[in-house]
Parts: sequence; C-alpha cells; structure tokens
Amino acid sequence: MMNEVWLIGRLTKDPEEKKTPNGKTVARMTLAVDRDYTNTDGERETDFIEIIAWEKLAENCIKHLGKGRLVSVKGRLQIRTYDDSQGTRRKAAEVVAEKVKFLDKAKENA
Amino acid sequence: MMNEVWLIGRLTKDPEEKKTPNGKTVARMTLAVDRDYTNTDGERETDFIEIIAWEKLAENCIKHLGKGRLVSVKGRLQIRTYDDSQGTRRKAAEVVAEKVKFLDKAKENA
Amino acid sequence: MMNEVWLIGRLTKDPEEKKTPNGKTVARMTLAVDRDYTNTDGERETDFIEIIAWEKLAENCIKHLGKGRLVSVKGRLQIRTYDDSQGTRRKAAEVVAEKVKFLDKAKENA
Amino acid sequence: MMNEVWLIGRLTKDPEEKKTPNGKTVARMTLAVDRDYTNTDGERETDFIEIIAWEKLAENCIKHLGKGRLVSVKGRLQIRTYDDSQGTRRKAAEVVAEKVKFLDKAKENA
DNA sequence: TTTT
DNA sequence: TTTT
Repeated sequence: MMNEVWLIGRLTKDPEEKKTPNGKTVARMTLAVDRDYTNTDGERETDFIEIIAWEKLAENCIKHLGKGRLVSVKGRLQIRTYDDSQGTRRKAAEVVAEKVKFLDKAKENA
Repeated sequence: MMNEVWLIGRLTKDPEEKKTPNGKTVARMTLAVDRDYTNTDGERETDFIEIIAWEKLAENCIKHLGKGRLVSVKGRLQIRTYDDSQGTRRKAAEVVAEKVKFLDKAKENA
Repeated sequence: MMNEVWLIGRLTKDPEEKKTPNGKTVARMTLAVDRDYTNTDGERETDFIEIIAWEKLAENCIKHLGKGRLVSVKGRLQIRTYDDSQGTRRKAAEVVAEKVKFLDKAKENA
Repeated sequence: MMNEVWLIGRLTKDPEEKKTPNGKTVARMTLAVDRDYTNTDGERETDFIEIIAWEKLAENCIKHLGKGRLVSVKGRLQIRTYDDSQGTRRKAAEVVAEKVKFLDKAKENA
C-alpha cells in the first residue's frame, strides 16, 4: 500500500535518545506543525506530531538537532496499539522518519 | 508549515455519518494500510488509520464507499487532544481528507 | 534536498523494455494523469508523464503491467539535459519510480 | 487522479514576473534540487526544475524571494506540449506551485 | 544558463 | 507538557 507523510515544523524539545534491547538507537521527537488556517476564534492551531527515527538517522538527529529547530520530515504514519496500566486498549500515532532535513542553522550557544 | 499525507488502503467498514451542531456533514472512516515489510515474526502488519471528511467530500464518501473499498486519500495529519471520562488528557490522530479517489469498482449487490 | 512525486494514472501503452550497456533492466512508461479541473473550454486536460523504473521494479512492471492499467507511482522528478541531433540543448523530464502499485486487476485475454 | 510534487531546493535566480493577456500575474522560477546520492563519478547531481506560480502566490514569491533562497514547494507536475519555431512538437515540464514556504531568512542588502 |  |  502507500503511506507517505511530509511535514515541516519545529522541534518542541531536544530529541530523546532511547536504545532497544538489542542496542539499536531510537530518537523520539515532537514536531510542532502550525496549521495554515486560523480557527473560528481567529487562532492558529498547531498539531504536535510524534516522530520516531531509527539507527543512523536517529544518531544524526540526536547529534545535530535541538529544541526549536526547523526541520522537514518525510516518513510514514504508524498506529501502534497497546494496553495501558488499567488494561485499556489505546492507540498511539507517530511518524516513522525516513528522511529528515535540517532547515535552519543551529544557534550558537543555545 | 507543511503537513501532507498520502495513503492507499481499504475501508474496514462503511463510512459513519455524523452531523455537526450547525448541520455540516462529517464522514468517519478507518483505512487499513498494509506495511511494505514483514516484521520479525514474518507477518505483514497493518496500520488502521482514522480518516475524517467534511461536507461535500463526506457526502460523496458516504454515498459511494463501503467496507472493503480500495481508496487513495490525500490529506493532512491532525492531532486532537481531549480529556477522557476519567479526566485524563488523551490524544487522537486522524487524517483530514482533502481528496479521496475511489480505486476499484463497487461490487454489485454487496 | 527533497524531491517527491506521487501520481495516479493509466499507462498509455505497454512498458517498453530497455537494457543498459552493463545489463540492467530499464522500463519506460507513460502515465496519463487527468487534471482535476476543466480548462476554460470546459475540457479536462491530461498530463502525459514519462516514468522510468530500474532493475527489479522494472522487471515487475514489464511482467505485470500493460496499456490502460491504473497505477500509483511514487518517485522523484528528474530533469535530464542532452543535445539533440541538431546540437541544440534540450531538457527531458521524467519521474524515476521508487514504488509502483497496481490498482486494478489485469484484464483476462487483453 | 492524483498528481502531487514536493520539492525543497534553492532558486537559481530571482523570480521572473510575467502577465497574462488578461492581467494575471505569473512568476517563473527555477529550483536547484540536489540529489541525495552521488553518481558513478562521485559527483552530486542537481535537478533544475521549472516552477510556475499564479496570482497572489506569484506576487508573494516576486516580492519576497530572490536568487539563492531556500524554499519548499508543493504543487503538481504539468507537461505542456508546444510547437517550436521549426514546427517540431516539444514538451516542457514544470511544477505548478500550490504552496511555497520560505525556509531561510532573506539576506540583508542582497 | 544555473542554487548553497 | 509543547516550537517560532
């Protein structure tokens, strides 16, 4: 099937580094993506979209990205299902990054 | 910002029709999108992605689509936050459809 | 940089098979993609877009696709420059396919 | 049908302003989009892609963009056919912009 | 004809 | 919980 996502937005915080049991690097990021249009209250809403990157891409993100950075992400939308602590079935959506482009320069001393 | 999603998959059930308080038609659909690759158990996983369509697009989907139909959807990824019945903050992800293309013919008497 | 193209359309003819000097299979196809809107004469125009596929993807296209088939193509837009027989610099645009999905069933005996 | 193009690249020159006979503004731009991979000579090739924008979007591009600016473009791939001065049928490819995002800050005094 |  |  086809499943393609393309986003441009800003990181809400530094990438969070994780390791899988077998040692693969995972980076978790949240991207703030402003909507084009304002809502009925005249406010511009923002989608906060979870991004996950794996291995070398994850390492590059962790090394070079930080809070506030503007990036483009190409990836696919993944829906995970899991049971929470109360045993209720929950769903989590995240974009699995296949390509991340750093669009502004890192700020010095920031 | 940019926020584009492109999906091809099959409807898991008939579109569900809703109305907003001011009378706009909304269609809710779930799209089953198979992943390209099999997991470590050799199984092909599927993402079940919530789709929402508005007004005339919603009406067309309700009128012409049904369970099992193959469609392509172009839209944007939207993350809604809400408080559940226990007052816990939850997130829901859905693709707001901007264009839906019907890719196979409707089955007769089905 | 980023360079992504998504198309859905029909093949105007059977894929054309070529071989590179070192034996790689290449498939050339033309995709007819109708525009959404009609022009000022009330006619729906069509873009005829050149598609090129390589190696295993090319072989699959050659084996399974034919004139009139509905396909989706994900790829990148490539602009080649060359000098024609009169020595004039010319440009050719083509989409290099990365993924091709066959959207309708092959017709029997056709 | 579906026809979506997403590009990130740099303008090779300032946007060129045109007017249609009935007074609509048109902007023509060329986007340099580097490929991800190097060719067999170890060089990184670049696709020079023609972009066309209409009316208000054209005016914004003309007003705010210039040579060297980094932009993202969302649009559709259009193939125009025309007869050249020798009466030979030619094809021209261009991306009709639907959305253009300015990704770096304009340089002062440049 | 090409951008960084 | 959120970025500019």
